[in-house]
Amino acid sequence: MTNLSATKLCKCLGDDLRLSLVCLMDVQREICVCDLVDALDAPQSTISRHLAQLRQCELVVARRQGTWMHYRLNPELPEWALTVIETLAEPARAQLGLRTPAPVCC
Amino acid sequence: MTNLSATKLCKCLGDDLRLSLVCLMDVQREICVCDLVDALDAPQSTISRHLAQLRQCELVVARRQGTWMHYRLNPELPEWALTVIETLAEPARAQLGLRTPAPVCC
DNA sequence: TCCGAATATACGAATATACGAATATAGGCT
DNA sequence: AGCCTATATTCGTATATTCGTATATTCGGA
Repeated sequence: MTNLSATKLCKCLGDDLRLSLVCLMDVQREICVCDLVDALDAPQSTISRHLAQLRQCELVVARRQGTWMHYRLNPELPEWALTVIETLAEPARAQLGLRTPAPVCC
Repeated sequence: MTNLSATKLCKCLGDDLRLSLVCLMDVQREICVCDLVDALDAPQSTISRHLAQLRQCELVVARRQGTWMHYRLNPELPEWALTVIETLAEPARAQLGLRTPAPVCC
């Protein structure tokens, strides 16, 4: 059970890059940072910074496998949060022009 | 049909005061500014500024009745936006301690 | 233990956002 | 016209957010 609030969730999703990250995690169960960097083209440090923010809000969790980090939505997300994410995913993908990436690495 | 994007919606809802405003409009069909000022206790100028922002994003629409302004959710909101708002409304009300106000004025 | 690859963090600058106080506008009434 | 009430906007300031660059960390393999 996370202590995520509605406002915090929205703040997290209220940024193109973070919303993209969450959308990509919504499709694939797990995705590693290099694939995220590859899919959205933004510098690695920017991606990493936003991932840290999502982690801190407990929206996502990370699993280390060797040098790689695999991210996925926090499985303990309250139901309303999941509903919001799933509702936003489709329009967001269209609006942000997200291609579902074939996992390149890992 | 609005040109609201997923990111913009979240940015609007990613603030305690704006989320409160939207929640109050979700319960009551229409609500006037003085009741909003009364319900959330924030200065009138702050409320008004946030309402302007919600209007500009086309999340809400206003109807003037004499000196009063009545606000309500934009009836042309895309379905996904409505779903998000309705999903958030319950947890947000609890988290933000929103009392459903008996309409005082009007 | 040293190196390279993957990822994270620190730092400073630019920009955005939020707020309170004061002022402006708009409508109803006399 | 003049005044009152409801709401909106402006302005200055404080704070938060974002970004790029540079550097640090962490792990696996030679």
